[in-house]
Amino acid sequence: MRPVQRTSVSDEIIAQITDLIERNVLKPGDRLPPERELCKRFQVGRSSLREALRSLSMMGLLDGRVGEGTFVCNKGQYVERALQWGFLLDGKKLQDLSETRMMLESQNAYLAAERATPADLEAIADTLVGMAGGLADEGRFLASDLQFHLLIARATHNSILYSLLETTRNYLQEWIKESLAEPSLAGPRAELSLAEHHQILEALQRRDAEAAQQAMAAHIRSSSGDLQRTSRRSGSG
Amino acid sequence: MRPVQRTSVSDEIIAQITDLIERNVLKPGDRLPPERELCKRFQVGRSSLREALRSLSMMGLLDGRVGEGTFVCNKGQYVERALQWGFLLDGKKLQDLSETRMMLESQNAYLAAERATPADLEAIADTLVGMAGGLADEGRFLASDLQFHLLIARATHNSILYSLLETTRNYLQEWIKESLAEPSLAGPRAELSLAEHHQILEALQRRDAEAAQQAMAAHIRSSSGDLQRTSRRSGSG
DNA sequence: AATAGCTAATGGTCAGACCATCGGCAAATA
DNA sequence: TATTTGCCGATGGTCTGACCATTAGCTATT
Repeated sequence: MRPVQRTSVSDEIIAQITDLIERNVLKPGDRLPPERELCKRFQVGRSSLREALRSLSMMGLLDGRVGEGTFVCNKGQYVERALQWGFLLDGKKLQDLSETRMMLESQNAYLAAERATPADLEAIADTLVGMAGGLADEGRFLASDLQFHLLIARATHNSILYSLLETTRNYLQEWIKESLAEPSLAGPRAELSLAEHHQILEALQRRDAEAAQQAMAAHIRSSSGDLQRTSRRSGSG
Repeated sequence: MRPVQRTSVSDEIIAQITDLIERNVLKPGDRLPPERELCKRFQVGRSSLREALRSLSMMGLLDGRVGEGTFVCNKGQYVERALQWGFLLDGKKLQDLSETRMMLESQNAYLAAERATPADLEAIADTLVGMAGGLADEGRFLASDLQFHLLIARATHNSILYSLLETTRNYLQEWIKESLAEPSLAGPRAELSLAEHHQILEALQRRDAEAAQQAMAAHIRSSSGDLQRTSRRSGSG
């Protein structure tokens, strides 16, 4: 004998909707039928339906707007919301996350060196221009920095690795921003990052996977060093 | 002028409860007041309250049990959950998954060699006994195999890496089972796996991170080779 | 043609009810 | 006395119907 399967109504709905999104039957931007309509289709009460929708919204899959409807969102925004509540990340988590990121970034660099198309490389190179132009503009600089890493991840043409890096990066973004906002660090850190990005790009262009991996690892190490120092002061959890 | 701040009731409740948990006012294992009681305290309807509680449950913060109450969960796994969701939404290409798994497994082996405690190593060694005893028992063999990999991941003492590997493994488990169910392959594959596990364990015990990483990589490569061959016939999504 | 006002649709919230399950207690049983 | 059985209250899970605030789109007014 084994425990019987007890599945809640909301979970079932969550599973179904998630599945629809996963199979791309529901695409980002699509509008769901009205709640009352969904109730009839799922044959459930509105409470259960709303608990499911609310959970999915919380995870950033859906977005409900009064008077308009409920829409499928581009994933990835839920992290910001989580951080917005002052959610998580004690020191240990931050360290684990940095470690995970290091692994993802360096491995992605390795794979990108082997697989990047000319278009990929061109796009990556473009971010360096934006970065250089944004040395005095924190927002622009950060955006270009993020783009650089994400484009490399995309150049692996492995959607899972890309997605993982994207999420990891989103979590760390707040701390990275904080670190760069530090006046004493901002200038040197930014210029160093730019130089390191150049080295990485060069390795990618040479198709030297090992070198790209090493350069990326060095880059993350040096930047996460600042990160750790910053986070230590700001008092975690 | 800027958009006015419009905060929903549920979000407010989520923020408050999250805050209580973060400040350790609510400790893991604690029981929350009954829903009807919370309604009176928060001055909200039960729907709104439940939408909040459901979302928190979905994030792994709370756990509701009928007839007993709602409890604060032991582990705050916000980040892990989020990463898993990112995972879920991508087209799960077998090749991408294998690649991701390869990276995670080998990196985990590397870190485990550096960090595993004697207890960790002992637990890992135990799985080899189970595996040897399960050569003729597919279920037991698979369980021990899985345990081996998960224990190594746990030995990294990095909860995020552990969680990622666990998720990856879950996705691949079906294919692995299929592969082992292949009569012509089952015997040789199982014995080879056992031997490779021994090599990995040996490297871990020697604290030889590089060797552990290499041995793990070789192990995954050889086993995923069979996997690819199997999946090619059965048609991968 | 532009604006103001109205209406229906929709998500957000509330209140009350019923159900299934669980824990604990008391009565019945051996 | 020790064990089982049956009951009862508490609790989370679900359903229903209602009302509110906001939005989009239409209509009538200017």
